[in-house]
Amino acid sequence: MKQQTKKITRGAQRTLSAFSNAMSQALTQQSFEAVTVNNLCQQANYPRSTFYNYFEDKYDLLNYCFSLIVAEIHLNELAIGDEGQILLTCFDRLYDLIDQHKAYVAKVLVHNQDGFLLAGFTNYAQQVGQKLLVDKIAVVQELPAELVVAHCFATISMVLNWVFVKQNQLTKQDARLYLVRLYGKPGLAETK
Amino acid sequence: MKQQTKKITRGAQRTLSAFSNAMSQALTQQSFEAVTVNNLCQQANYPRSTFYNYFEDKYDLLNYCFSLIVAEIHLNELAIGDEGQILLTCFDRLYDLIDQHKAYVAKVLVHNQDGFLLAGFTNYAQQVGQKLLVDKIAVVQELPAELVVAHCFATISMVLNWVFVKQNQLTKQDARLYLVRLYGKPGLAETK
DNA sequence: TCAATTATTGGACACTCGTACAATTTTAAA
DNA sequence: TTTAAAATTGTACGAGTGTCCAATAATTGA
Repeated sequence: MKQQTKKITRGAQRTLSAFSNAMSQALTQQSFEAVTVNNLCQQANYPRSTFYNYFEDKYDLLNYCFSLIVAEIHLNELAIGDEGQILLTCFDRLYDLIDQHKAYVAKVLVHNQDGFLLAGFTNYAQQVGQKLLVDKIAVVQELPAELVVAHCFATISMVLNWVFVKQNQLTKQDARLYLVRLYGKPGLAETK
Repeated sequence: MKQQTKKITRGAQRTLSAFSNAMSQALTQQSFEAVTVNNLCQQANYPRSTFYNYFEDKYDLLNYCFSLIVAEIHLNELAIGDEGQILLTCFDRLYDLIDQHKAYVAKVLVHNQDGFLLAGFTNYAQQVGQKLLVDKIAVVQELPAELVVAHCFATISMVLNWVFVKQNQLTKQDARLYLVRLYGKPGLAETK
């Protein structure tokens, strides 16, 4: 997004929403790769100039979309805690979020099976998590907090990918079990 | 690569090498994003048509470059073993490989700091590893082998990123220690 | 309210992309 | 060596990209 600094007027908000909706809609009909800026402008009913007024390119818009979604899971309200708590809490919230929008996600995955979108999304979530958690997290072993958070999100991403993209039928309980086993730290209990 | 099936004649080999060299060279001068097919053709002294004869696009060429590099570490010669052995062996080989080409890597990283290249590379390595290891790996806990291998490579990638991209000064021994701690499985010894 | 500042829009530009196809060169077989 | 088949190359095309700038519209403060 080009205008982090400026205040967002009502008109600007309308424009941002129009484009993010256009992207969301476009992704149910074609792969992200196939989406063009022209597409989005047509869908959103704004000229190209306006698009480039707000966004660098379609990746930038995608990131904005991600930010809207990530905002929904309130990572900033995470309690201070140890690795395990944070791992499981983040996982739960992301899992529930995707699960809630199951129908939409299914439509998107028809044209986007390669995991690029989920990778991008969890990468975004990781960056947000990074900032919020690095100072909070209580690391069990002597490791840089940054590395631990990154690994935490990578592992979550892996399990979410296994469940939602590769579509292995798993209950949430089982998914959690996989997560904890993969993560492997002996200190973490395997049940809630 | 478009011509997996056909035999590679000497002429074709010359062309492939010319383009992969062109890519390698281009990456020391600009970001991958900035590299254009025209660039590569100019550098390699071949017409665009020839480029598209051999490759889908620049990503395809990049993958070919990766395949050349990955071939150097002989993943296919990996002994059958448990998770820990495979984790450490793969890590060692990738670490050594990058370390050997330290000077080149440094040049590339000047214009490619975002980790995209390393991510792509380890992703490629993972895919190769996936195929070779899924049937070999002895999984400690009840988890799909596919998931374990993916997690294994993701963790390796994370530490390599920490050392080589984020440029934290670490001895190989320490890097290995980080790897094992991150990976966290209690069964793995922390020393060689 | 009206002017001044700021934002949005339309159009043009130079560029890249990937494809298609005909002309040419290379390769391999007879 | 000659010829038929296959691969390579030149050229042109439609479509997309991102930038720039001037004209137009919208906000805001005086």
